[in-house]
Amino acid sequence: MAMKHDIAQRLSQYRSVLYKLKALGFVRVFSDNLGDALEISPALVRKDFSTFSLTGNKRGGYLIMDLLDKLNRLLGKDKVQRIIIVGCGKIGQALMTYSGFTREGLQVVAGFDSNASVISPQASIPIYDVKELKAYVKREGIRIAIMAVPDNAASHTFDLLRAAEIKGVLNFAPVPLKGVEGCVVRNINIGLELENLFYLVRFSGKLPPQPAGRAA
Amino acid sequence: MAMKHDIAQRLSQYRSVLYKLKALGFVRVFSDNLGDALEISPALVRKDFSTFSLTGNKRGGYLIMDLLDKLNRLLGKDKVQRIIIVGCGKIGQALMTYSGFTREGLQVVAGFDSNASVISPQASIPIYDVKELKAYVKREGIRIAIMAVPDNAASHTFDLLRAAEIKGVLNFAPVPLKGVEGCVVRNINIGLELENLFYLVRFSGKLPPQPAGRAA
DNA sequence: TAGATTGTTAATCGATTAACAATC
DNA sequence: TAGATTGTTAATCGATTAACAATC
Repeated sequence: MAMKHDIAQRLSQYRSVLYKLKALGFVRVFSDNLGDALEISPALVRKDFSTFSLTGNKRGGYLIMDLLDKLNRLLGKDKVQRIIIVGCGKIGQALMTYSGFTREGLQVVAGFDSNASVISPQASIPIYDVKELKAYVKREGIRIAIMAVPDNAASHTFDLLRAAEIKGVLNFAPVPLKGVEGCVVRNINIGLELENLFYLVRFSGKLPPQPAGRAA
Repeated sequence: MAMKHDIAQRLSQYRSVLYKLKALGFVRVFSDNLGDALEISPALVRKDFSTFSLTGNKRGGYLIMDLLDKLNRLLGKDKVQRIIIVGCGKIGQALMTYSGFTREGLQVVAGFDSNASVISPQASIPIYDVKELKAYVKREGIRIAIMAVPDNAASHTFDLLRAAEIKGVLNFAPVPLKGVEGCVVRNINIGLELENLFYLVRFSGKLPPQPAGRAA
């Protein structure tokens, strides 16, 4: 059920750290360094690498360039990764111009909305009527979409995305969607994250799950 | 290291589902129902509840109202939870008016920025100069902040937040921050989530960690 | 060579689940 | 009562780590 959730995440993190090291002029890196950077054990770094056949030298650690080449291939970073944004309200529009994307080889190629007043097919990142979603996705071979629609539109919009045969959805609507056969979903629930933060802060370290009854 | 990450998340999810059931007129709920809703086993539901002394009836399941009362208390939902947003660019401003918050009892009480052109202390949600951050936080007793600053400002801004004795940070900057003693951090890295999605889609189900060498 | 680091195996740890006695 | 569901214990499972032989 958990779906090897975490190792893929770590691959991206390795990649990100390796680019920083490379920019600093480093050539080699040791599992200890990467462990420190990601706050995991060096053994796990080596295990991950070994899982994906990323090999090093028994004495000289790993070659940064070599790791990056292989990680990029593994993560599909040899091509630009195109995404669309469905729902172009404030959050959707903010994401359209999010600077973090280009640097990562991600490109927002179009937006979709049902509200006529935000549609603008001539913009540098065009925004189309959501009616055109399916045709566009098929024509352009889009696989991944960000969903940034309000609450009450979430489930309907998700149906549209599935009808368009989108393969993965990053969902910002505050309604968790369940993945289905053929379509992976990642839910980003900001409210829930904040709640969690309040919880962690309140009990940081101490006594949350009262070990056992006594003392109301 | 993992910090009971997940159980707190689940408490919020239970809460959210329970409200929906209540709205539908339900009075009781069984661990089976909640397991289905969160896609976890009923045994885990019961375990979670038992961990927090949320009790049910051997035959009649759990009383929704009773669970909600206790969860709300546990999650600090008996008061409004105030947050500030540091960095009022597009993402920051989009979050300021995010509708998901009010419904969750979360209130954005102020924004902070260093860019004079966005400062507006008279707005309904005032935006102040970041210089006033520390005094404001102390005066108002703010504990949680959302950080939505660009990449290159992230680490400096985090220092400011720590100096202001903020206890928890939800970080949207594409630079993962490490939590420190006295300040919990949750990183939301949108680029990384997308990368992960591309990865999952490419290998959905099949062959990612080539089980063992052979067949290049 | 002596020293350091990988790659891998076996041990550990924690979270999840199965199972079932208690009981409504 | 017979049936259903909780609360909890013991078993399972998977992920992480410790440890170390191989070797550069």
